Amino acid sequence: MPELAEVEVVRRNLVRWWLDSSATDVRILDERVLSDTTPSAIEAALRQDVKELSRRGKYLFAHLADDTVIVFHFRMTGKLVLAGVPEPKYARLSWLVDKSGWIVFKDQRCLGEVRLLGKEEFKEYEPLQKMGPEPEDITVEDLNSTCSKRRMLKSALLDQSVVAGVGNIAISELFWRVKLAPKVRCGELSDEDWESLVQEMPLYFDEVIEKSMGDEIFYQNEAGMENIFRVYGHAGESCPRCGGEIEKMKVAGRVSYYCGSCQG
DNA sequence: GCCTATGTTGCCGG
DNA sequence: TCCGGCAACATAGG
Ligand SMILES: [Zn+2]
Repeated sequence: MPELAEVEVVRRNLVRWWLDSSATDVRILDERVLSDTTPSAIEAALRQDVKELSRRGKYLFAHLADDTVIVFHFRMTGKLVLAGVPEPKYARLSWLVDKSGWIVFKDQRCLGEVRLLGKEEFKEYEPLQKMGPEPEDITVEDLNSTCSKRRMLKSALLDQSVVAGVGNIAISELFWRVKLAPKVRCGELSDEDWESLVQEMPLYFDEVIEKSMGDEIFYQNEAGMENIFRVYGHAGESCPRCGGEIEKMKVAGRVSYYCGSCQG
């Protein structure tokens, strides 16, 4: 569940479930999700009031009353959901907020992480220092200075120091919107391509956020979820723009979906 | 058993 | 040095 859009949806849900509140009960179910911290430190942190919930790229931050910060990263399968019980399937860490219910960090593959940072540590947190601009802030000039001509565009955009929050699904969807071939190199884009890319990135993420929010109160995104994407996961089907066949190909280590007729 | 998976990091060879 | 490819992490589902 973890690209910029999904993390932002979680953040907005947490504003409703958790902001200005604290945990009255904490269950640490699998210590492997804790990075550089201890169960007792996390429990003490969760029992404080949350003053702000922020996001940067694919990272989510809960800012606490004493200015320490809980950092969440969901990797491939992590997510935060609201549940009526503390131990639904794949639950690794759960805390009870009286006004909402159990907030549960679920993570099937257990690659995600929860970390605690002091005020100063947060300011110097290396992944934040290195992270590129958010899609809504990035400019063509930014990309021209960070993307070398020889590099494949997919590889550059997946690099979180170039732009924050882009993942493998967004790649297929953005390349389709801008009509770029999956293996295009940065030096092969026209000025118009770069302008279009910079324009489409925030539009794409806003659209996914909107579609993922719905008006459900609870964040449930499991089986039965329809495919909201235009080309990702649609191999063998028709391109919504030109009717050509959607194909897939491994690029930069991951599968890209694309229309063989109208891209590139 | 096979293959796949919305992420990241580190190693290898060109 | 930069780049692409790939294994690794850990786990389950098809
Ligand atoms: Zn097409």
